Amino acid sequence: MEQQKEFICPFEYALEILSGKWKGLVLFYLGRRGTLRYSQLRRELKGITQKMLTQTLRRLEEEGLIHREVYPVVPPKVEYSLTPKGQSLLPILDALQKWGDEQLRDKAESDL
Amino acid sequence: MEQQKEFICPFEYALEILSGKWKGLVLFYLGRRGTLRYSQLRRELKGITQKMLTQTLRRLEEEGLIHREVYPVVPPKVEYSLTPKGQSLLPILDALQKWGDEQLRDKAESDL
DNA sequence: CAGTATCCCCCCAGATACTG
DNA sequence: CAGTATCTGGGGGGATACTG
Repeated sequence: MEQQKEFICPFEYALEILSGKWKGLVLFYLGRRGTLRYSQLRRELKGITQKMLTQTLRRLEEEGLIHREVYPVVPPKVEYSLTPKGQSLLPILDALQKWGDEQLRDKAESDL
Repeated sequence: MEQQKEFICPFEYALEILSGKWKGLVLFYLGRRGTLRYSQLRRELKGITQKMLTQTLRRLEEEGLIHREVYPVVPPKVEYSLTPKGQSLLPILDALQKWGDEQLRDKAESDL
């Protein structure tokens, strides 16, 4: 069990959730596509290694943002989905995506 | 001049903006307090070193999120403020802060 | 299919000292 | 006051190989 840091500042806590190269993206894709299997996530997140995907999923699970459902079948099947806590972040992630989109558009225009 | 990465995904771009330990916090404080001097930011962001503060400010400036105003006086006076682009991020930062606050409350309750 | 297990590099971040 | 300059480590992140 990883020991959880104690956060006093709610904003720092929120930033910590999205920190790292992949956590935000995993949440984003799970939000848009709903439940996804490990291999589906790996295809979606182009360029991610197995190690990073597993590590990212484990951390998000520890923080209660995603749910991991293991089906005892052969071959193995594991599905990931957002918890209510994870879903409560979705509006913010969408807002971030929109904001990024606008900025990239503006930048593209000014590059003409 | 740092060379800018080319971003295709707007969400990745947005995440990059907030990446690192301090960038989000600097934006957050500048948003809440308005224009701040270097030394004021240093007091506000408890625990930040001069090196990290300067580095963080430079990167935010390069990305067009903050404005740096230098007054040619002795002793030196430098003020930082959000650009329109930086201000457009404020609602999202506030939302993140609210979200973090709710999560920490829930956690505190469940710890009883 | 869904992961572990290693090895390794880079650079973020901190500590400390110095300066116009 | 508002910064540089330098050194250092820790871990984030990648590549590769292996497994129940």
